[in-house]
Amino acid sequence: MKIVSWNVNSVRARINNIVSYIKDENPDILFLQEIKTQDENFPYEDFKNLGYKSYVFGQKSYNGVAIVSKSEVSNIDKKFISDDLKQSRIITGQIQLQNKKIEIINIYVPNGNPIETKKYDYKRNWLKKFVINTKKKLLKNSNLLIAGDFNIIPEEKDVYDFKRYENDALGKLEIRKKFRELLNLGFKDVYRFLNKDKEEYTFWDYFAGSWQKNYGMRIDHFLLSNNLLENISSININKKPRSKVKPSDHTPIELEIN
DNA sequence: ATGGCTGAGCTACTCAGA
Repeated sequence: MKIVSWNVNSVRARINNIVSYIKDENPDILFLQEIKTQDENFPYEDFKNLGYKSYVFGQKSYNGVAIVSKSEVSNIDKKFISDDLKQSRIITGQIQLQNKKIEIINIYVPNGNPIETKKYDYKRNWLKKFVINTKKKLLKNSNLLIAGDFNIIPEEKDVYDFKRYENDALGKLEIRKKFRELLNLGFKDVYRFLNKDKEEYTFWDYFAGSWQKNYGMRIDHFLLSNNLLENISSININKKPRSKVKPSDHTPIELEIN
């Protein structure tokens, strides 16, 4: 089973790229972030024509997440954490993998910049609630898959120039500690688990030729609970979509489990 | 290089992203 996470930076502006990606890569499940649309304007038909069902948690203009899947996803929930600002950033569900019932969690963590503002506090509180509720969920089901745009640079090697980000909401120690806290509940950062020293990125700014210079960062992640590690076949950051015309600034990360 | 793009909403210009 191939599961993909991709911050598409507007599902409607990106639909041609997404359709072309699906035809090339044939994923079973897509976790989309930053769909930037209300539910009623989501391009359900485009996905339906390719054989996918869409589970959408959108909002006007900003944020928004969706799970797009060939098979039915059960127990869809949009209230994994309470969000003070009512932003659409998390959608969860359940899938079956052989004899395991897996809780799947698609997240779009707040950016948090600039620091020392309400935006940063919002990110910190969001992550705090997320860690608490993930811990609770893990007690009920030891098969958890979390993927999405974490807006967290886990380690110094996960960005082209760490010095530029050590006082940024993506790289601050306090934020990286929340990621570490999450792992310590009993998860692996699958990309790093399988690639100890590799330096690949999932995001490159639109400006200043960041893509061409490979000035990027690894902020989109797959976390698997330790109980599911035996099911991993591979993980891959697919850079092709970032090189296309009218790309998202993020590129898909692809997990194969069986 | 604290943004020199890009998108949404809307039709002039802000807000947001990371």
